[in-house]
Amino acid sequence: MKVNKELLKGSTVILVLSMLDREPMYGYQMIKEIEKESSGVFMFKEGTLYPILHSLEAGGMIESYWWGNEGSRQRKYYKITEKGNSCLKEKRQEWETFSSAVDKVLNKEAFVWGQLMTQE
Amino acid sequence: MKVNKELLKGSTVILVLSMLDREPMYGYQMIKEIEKESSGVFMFKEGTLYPILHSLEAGGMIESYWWGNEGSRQRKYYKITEKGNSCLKEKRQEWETFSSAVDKVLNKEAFVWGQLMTQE
DNA sequence: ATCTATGCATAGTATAACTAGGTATGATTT
DNA sequence: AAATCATACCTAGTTATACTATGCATAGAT
Repeated sequence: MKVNKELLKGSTVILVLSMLDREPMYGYQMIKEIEKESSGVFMFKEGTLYPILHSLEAGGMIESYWWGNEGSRQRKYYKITEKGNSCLKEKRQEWETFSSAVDKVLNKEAFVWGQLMTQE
Repeated sequence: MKVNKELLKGSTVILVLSMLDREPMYGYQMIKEIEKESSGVFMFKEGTLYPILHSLEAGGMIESYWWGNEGSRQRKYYKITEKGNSCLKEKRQEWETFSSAVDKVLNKEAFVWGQLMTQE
């Protein structure tokens, strides 16, 4: 199932940082990985990911280096920095706050029902 | 705690529909209610909410009517329509899919640890 | 009488992901 | 060997959506 792409806004950075927190990866690899991990929910476009990687690097959140076996294709790997790691921690908390708040509003009706049933 | 406003993108409509699914409300009231319900996480600006209400009405998702005690202030109430209700159902499913996918990516590390510990 | 909170509305701005295009390499197919 | 396709990186311009800033009006409080 695809989701409204607008839902993705604001959550791409945390997803990128979270993946690089596990292991260094290169851009194209991240696109394929996150699609697989999310069962096709997240299908990052190159025009989305690469600019994000560049801006994260400019902000000191991640670092890049070219790497590849001799004679084979070189890929640009990114790894998370200390700064990126603490940013990730903040963003995890932020996501928790946000998603809980949405759930609270979406489920208020059910919650009220629960109260009514308890009172019976 | 405030969250990145960009996180909100794509989720405002579902929040609005969800509130109107409980009872008819007027714009200003919704702003105050959702701020209270979400413990200050969602602080809709009027410039955000009113255009959304207008567009939802234009799309047949909600209907409006002026109402107020005689001699007292008139307020523009909105109520959800059948069409709005089925749209809400879809969007609930979409939110579930999206937030689960984010959680899956964010918590993959912990999940892997669990696997490793089981293998020991 | 003035001030503040309430209440509706909209034009213009900022932000972030996408579209659409470009370049290049390695592997597979014909 | 040539053609094709998946891989791999990049960016300028577009689009969608929430926000800023502002205007107008009413009701209650000081």
